[in-house]
Amino acid sequence: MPEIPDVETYKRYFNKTSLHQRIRRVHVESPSILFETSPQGLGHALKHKSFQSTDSHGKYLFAAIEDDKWLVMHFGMTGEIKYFQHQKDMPKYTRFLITFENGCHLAYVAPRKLGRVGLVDTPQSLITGQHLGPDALEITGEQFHEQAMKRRGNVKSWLMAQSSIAGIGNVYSDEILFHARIHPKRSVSDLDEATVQRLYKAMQSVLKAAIDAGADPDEMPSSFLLPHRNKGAHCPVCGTRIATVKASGRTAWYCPKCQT
DNA sequence: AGGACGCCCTGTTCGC
DNA sequence: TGCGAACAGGGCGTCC
Repeated sequence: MPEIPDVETYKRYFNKTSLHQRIRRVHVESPSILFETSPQGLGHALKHKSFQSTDSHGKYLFAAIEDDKWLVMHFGMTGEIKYFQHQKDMPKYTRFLITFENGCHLAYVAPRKLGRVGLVDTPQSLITGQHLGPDALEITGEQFHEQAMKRRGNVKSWLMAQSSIAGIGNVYSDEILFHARIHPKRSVSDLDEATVQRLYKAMQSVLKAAIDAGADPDEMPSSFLLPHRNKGAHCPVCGTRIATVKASGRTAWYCPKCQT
């Protein structure tokens, strides 16, 4: 689901398709997805402007509107963006549509309407307002260790807590814990320094590899757990049947032999 | 503080 | 085979 690797991939896609083009029209198909703005507000902010640059923090993607605020997009669990030319190629479940002067369109697509689109003064104002922790790719080893010292509860919940570390969700927390060989329900306070260090390194390498793969599970290294997150699958390392356990109301997939 | 739970959403999968 | 229940999970609010 849209976590850091997906958002990074969307950012690159946005940069490739949608920067420095004048916006002709804005259409909000589903106003319920709007965050602190209205269809009129969004239209007013975007019409006849262009996007200058992009930024991201955790699961949020930002696009700078020339001489103005930032468009912010969050993708919930099923959101994506799609650039297309012909009306017939408009994706199903398009909730928000930008039409550029060149006749091409950028669609914000969200089948389950769990994502949000809005306007913010700066990325930082959103980060502050939503109480987001440091981005998982920017958090330093020191910050990571400091959090581990203070944090109570299980390790998977920690990795997924956006106020602690921004950008990791259910899928990649499983992947990171798999590579670090840590059981998802292990208590954070139970991890020694070397294990915290291993977890930090696994977080960085997993996220980077996933970004290199364009967040496409089919393109990821064969050592990844991601393609095996289903019933009856086996561990890509030792062949043991993959197990599940609930953590923070989400299903964690893990290898009962590799992860302790 | 953190976890369990319900809710929002809707397409897909599961189980009887 | 068919239908409703359960599930998928990001984030939020509530309760404990």
